Amino acid sequence: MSDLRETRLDKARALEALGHSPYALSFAPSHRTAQLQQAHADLAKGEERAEAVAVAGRLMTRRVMGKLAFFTLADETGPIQLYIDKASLEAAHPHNPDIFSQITTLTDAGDWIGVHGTLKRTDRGELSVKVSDWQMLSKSLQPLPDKWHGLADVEKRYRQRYLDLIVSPHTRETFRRRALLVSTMRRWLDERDFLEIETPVLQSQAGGADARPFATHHNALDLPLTLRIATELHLKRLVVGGFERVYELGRIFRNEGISTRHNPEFTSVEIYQAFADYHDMMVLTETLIATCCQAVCGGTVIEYQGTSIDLTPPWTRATMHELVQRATGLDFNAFTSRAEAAAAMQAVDLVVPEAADSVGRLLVEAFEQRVESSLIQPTFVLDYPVENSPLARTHRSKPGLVERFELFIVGRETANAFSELIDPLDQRRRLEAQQERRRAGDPEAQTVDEDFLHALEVGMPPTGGLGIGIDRLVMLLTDSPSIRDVIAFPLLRPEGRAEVGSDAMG
RNA sequence: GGGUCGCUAGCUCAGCGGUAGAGCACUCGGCUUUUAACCGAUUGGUCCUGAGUUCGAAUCUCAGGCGACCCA
Repeated sequence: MSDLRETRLDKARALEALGHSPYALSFAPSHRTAQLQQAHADLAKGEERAEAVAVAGRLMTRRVMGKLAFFTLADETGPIQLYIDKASLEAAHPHNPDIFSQITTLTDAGDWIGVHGTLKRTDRGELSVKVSDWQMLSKSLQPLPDKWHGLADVEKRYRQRYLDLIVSPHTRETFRRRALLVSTMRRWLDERDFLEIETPVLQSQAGGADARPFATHHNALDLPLTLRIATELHLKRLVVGGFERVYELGRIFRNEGISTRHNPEFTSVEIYQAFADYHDMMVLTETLIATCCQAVCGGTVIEYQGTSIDLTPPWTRATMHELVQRATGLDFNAFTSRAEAAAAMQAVDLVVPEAADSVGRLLVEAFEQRVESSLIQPTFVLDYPVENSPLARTHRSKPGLVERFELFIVGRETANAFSELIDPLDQRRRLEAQQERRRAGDPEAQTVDEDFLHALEVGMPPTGGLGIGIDRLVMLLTDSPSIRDVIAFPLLRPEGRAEVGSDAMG
């Protein structure tokens, strides 16, 4: 039984009885509140200004004292106070002597209302709209969260994001910054002749990354399909088709665990530039991210969870071998067998997983265990083992490695790029090796995409490719500790409630 | 997958084996310069769910649900 809701419904009915719908069709504001605050900053305390204005927004607080009331009305740009004086409101409505008690008793915090009035700065210095008329725009039937604790329940903040947005300016700011980052990135790419082309989300063969896909089904074709785990293989087909600079900024789906850094659906941008290599992509990466940071944060030195991060280019470049050697003393170039590498790792207390079946995979293990989390300032980690990078070109001078970098910031992988593998025969061998691992039981190993290989045989120019995790970048630029803070509606388990599913139906 | 913590009124929380509590919100009364308005009165509960221990469970135990954080 919800008394609060019933009380508010009674007020909605009372409005209807007075001939006013609790759900208006429209309203025409003359200003946004921030405009008024700015335009009348010069109005002195206690002064009035006879300019007629109309504002609309959500009622946030109400303070009624006898024959005078102060409400706070907030629109998207911020709050403004309403000054509601019984005598002058009644004077404006000679045929409705109840208008003051109507506005004070039929409204609640949370209602959307529109008001007409003039401007007044109160004796206490608060710019206010002195109300001459009001209209209910939308009656709220549910109470707002606690007016000064806000939404402390983290779960509710994610499940009912609309409440979080109403009461948390910081949350609103996070999503504004996210939108600004994305639009800045698109503009930057568009200005440099990169073409955004949408590639399929539904695919019969998910490829382009080591990840498990979501499975779905197309009824009319009776066709099993998966959601994409990357945009890579289709964007490369577009490069084969002659688009020399392409990108796609969009949603990726990976059927994996949930953590403060992982959401099953997330946003990436993949960028491909013909005739470029991974060195070019490093410059592109640091320039692009620094540009976005400047736009979103107003500078390239920012604070993340109490640590100063300097995103001013150029950023540190170091090979994975160098970094691992610096952190562990182990020179992986010197190892000639897995057994030798494994023994050396155990000697310095590194874990040696069964699945890491080569010197290269052990190198990556050592990197993840001892280096990754220490890369706080932006760092390009270069030259990965060929086994882990089936779509990257073999290194021009270092056997067993590929021309690949990953970008780490605050210990998190934030971007990944290659000199792309364009040799169709080498690509076939690499994908077949992946397929072999898959048969051996690795569910994340890639498959052989024959049409992609055919496209490479038609001929792909030398190309640099780059992927950036947008969510992690937004986390960085909004000082957010969890990916859920930067995704408006993160995936959560459905809330437990009375089952009305197939069981109950028998 | 493992560990730790949490779940009590609409919101924020206290209570930790002996009658279910506070502040705010809501309702009513008062109040023409408030902005966490104030003063007074009232109302409001599946203490996450289930089982167990006990004379007695919000409290202890076990299982489950949901979440947060840490680890893999």
